Amino acid sequence: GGARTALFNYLLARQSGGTFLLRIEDTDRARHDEAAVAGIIEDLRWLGIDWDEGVEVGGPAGPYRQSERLEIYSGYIQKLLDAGKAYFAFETVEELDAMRKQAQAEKQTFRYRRPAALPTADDAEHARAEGKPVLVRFLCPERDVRIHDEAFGDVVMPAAEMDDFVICKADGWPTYHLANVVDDELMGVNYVCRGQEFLGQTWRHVLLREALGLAEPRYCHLPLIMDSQGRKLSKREGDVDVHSFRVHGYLPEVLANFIAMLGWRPAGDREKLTMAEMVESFSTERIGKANAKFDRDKLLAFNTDASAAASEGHLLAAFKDYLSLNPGAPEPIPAGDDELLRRLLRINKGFRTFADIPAKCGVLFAADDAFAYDEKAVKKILAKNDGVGYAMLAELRPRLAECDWTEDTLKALIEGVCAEKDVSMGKVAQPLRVAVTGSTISPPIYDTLLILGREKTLVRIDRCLVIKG
RNA sequence: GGCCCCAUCGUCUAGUGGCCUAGGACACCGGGUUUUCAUCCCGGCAACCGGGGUUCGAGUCCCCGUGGGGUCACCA
Repeated sequence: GGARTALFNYLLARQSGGTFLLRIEDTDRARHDEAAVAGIIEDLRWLGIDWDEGVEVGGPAGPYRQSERLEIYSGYIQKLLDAGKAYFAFETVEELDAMRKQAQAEKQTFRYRRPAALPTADDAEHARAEGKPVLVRFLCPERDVRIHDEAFGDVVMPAAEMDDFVICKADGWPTYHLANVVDDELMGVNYVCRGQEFLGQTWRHVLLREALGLAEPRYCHLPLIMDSQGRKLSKREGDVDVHSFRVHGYLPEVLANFIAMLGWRPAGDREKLTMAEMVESFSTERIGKANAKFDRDKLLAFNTDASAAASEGHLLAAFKDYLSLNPGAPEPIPAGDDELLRRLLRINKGFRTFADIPAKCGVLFAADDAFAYDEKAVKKILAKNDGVGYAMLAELRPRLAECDWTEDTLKALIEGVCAEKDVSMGKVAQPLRVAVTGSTISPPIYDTLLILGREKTLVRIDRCLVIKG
């Protein structure tokens, strides 16, 4: 499942002293994308989720990739076949599609029609020889199935809605349902927590387990997360694109906290929680039933607050992760200079995501002759009123050229000019800001000058004065 | 369409029959602080989907309606 599902499973396991395991369900060999798996694993770790057992960490019930467990599944499928609880089928995808279309045209629910005489292993051989697809279907008992779900309560699936679903595909690989049930048994999974889209399909798992003589796990289905239009988030996962938030400069603990609030909440008004607090207060009883829309604005606000509250050391590590994922965009910030990065973090206090920092400060690291001057800023701050801003620059230029380059001396210089000319701070700082950054938006003026250094500051002022023509 | 599930401010939600003239957070609107932007502070707007029951009393329980979502794959 997605990140939120993983997180809830993690919280559940941690809080109950259980084992959290991560298994890769890659039985669809055609669609499988190994790179995507590596990405998911990395992003899960980034989110602060780790697992006791499973892929990469190993464990007693491995391997933990379903693609490495084919024989196991085949054994179970054979068991079902031998017991007369499953049978072969040979329809092609096209034939099945045609049957579905016809059912639809007749306004009937399509259910696979079980043949009066079930095909035998010999029939399967012949079909194979003729080049027909051979798959295995589960022989579905004709009765209602009751599922007890810890979030939704008791749900009954009427027998009339169920049919003989496929458990083994024509390529020999098991379907999700079969593999999932078998692995949960073999890996000791006794708690299944997943998205609500599976609730209406859980009858398959219940029946399959029963046919195989396996014990029932506890079930807990989660309300879905919808996008801002109210549609299910992303085609398959129905969950949050963790990587994209990471790349856009969000803090992992914030994302984890925020997605946990989608469908769950501790008692009372609290909604800002650390991972440890979530582990402590998590309970399936407080999982909601209504789908939730993903509100990016609120996430942003969470991130802003958390960034303001986080320690510099923590921010530094996260900022480096951000920079490593955004090399050179939009302007290259030297990622190796810890002192500089700390300074950027400090002077950008109040930033919403890390992306705000290069957006505001990137120009400081651009080439002196390449950054753009914002037309409106130049007009308003420099050219207006007979070029009073330009005049201020000309006034400042020689003084800056011989000023000591420290915050105190620069402050004294600029405040001195303010007093001398009897003007407000803005009348001095703004022209300077526009001259050296090209815009009215930058970090505080002294920090801007200090990071640039005297030489670059003067070069930029000169360039600005030249452009004026 | 059949089946399943759901329903409190625009959004995430608190609320488990009286503590609700419905609370918090985000967004929004207004004001303030700040040399710019952002941050920050103060204030405001704003909801129990509709209709029937049950009850002394319903946002809370039941039924119907309406609306939304999910699912009906050789995908997971």
